Amino acid sequence: MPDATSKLKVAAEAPCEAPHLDGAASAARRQRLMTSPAVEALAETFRILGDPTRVRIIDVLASGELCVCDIAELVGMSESAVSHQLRLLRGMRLVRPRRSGRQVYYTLDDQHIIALFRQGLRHVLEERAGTRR
Amino acid sequence: MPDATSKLKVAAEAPCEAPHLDGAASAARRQRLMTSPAVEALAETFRILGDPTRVRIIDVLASGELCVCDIAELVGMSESAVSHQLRLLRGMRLVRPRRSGRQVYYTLDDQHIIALFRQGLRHVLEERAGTRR
DNA sequence: TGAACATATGAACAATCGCTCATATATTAC
DNA sequence: GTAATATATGAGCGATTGTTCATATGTTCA
Repeated sequence: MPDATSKLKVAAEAPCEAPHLDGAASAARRQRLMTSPAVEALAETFRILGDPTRVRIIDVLASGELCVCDIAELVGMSESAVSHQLRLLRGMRLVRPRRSGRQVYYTLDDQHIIALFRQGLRHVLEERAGTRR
Repeated sequence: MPDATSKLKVAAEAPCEAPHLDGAASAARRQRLMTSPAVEALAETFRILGDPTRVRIIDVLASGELCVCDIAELVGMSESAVSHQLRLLRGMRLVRPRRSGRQVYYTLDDQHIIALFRQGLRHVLEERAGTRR
């Protein structure tokens, strides 16, 4: 059962007086809702992916491991900026570091992310191509 | 060809002096990079999805059309806050409005989004379950 | 040891965010 | 027309963001 909104009365959710869901349909609907922790975690994941620099970092890592300075070069940002972003990505377990001498090599730590990118691009491309309606 | 970083010299990307990609591998890698517009568009999409309120809105719409006041009730936010967020989601063509009398009913405007959510949740769940390493 | 290099991190700052509140628009009923 | 309802939007404000710059940490080589 979701817990963020369940403090509200469960039966009728109707501040507007319209052809509404009846109590049963409404309750059924509430039960399908994601739990608060799931909502937070999902939003957090998308939030981390929602920045061009981080998208670029993940993109360059998609074809394999790279050290920080190469990432910085390829994405066209300072090494400091990249390092800060890598920390966030590490925190979300999206990338994983491997030290070798002075450099630290980063890899994608979850192949789901590549699938996520592809799925996201599918939406983006539909946007630009279609413009139906 | 990507255009944001291509102003930099294309051959060697090595401020650090390490066992590096050679020129050929580096060039090949550069060519696989997403274009800047694609990067921006993808990041923008994820950014819009990266907020708990918007995740909740999409979640409640996943089981079908709802008017604004019902959405507000189900996600536990003010109608004004929800309306502001719906505007963003509309702008990204993630939801679509349909007016019927005084109410405006919203639907998901792209089934890709549901797939994106599922894919995102797959990452999130792996996090919580595994904690390997 | 000390200098040079690669990366990480803290502080600071402008820019952006998501909310609230007040107000505007649109529709319905009278 | 006016009043009431449903939604949309602009202004404003505290909170968060992503960068830069300075500094700290960790590694290699002499």
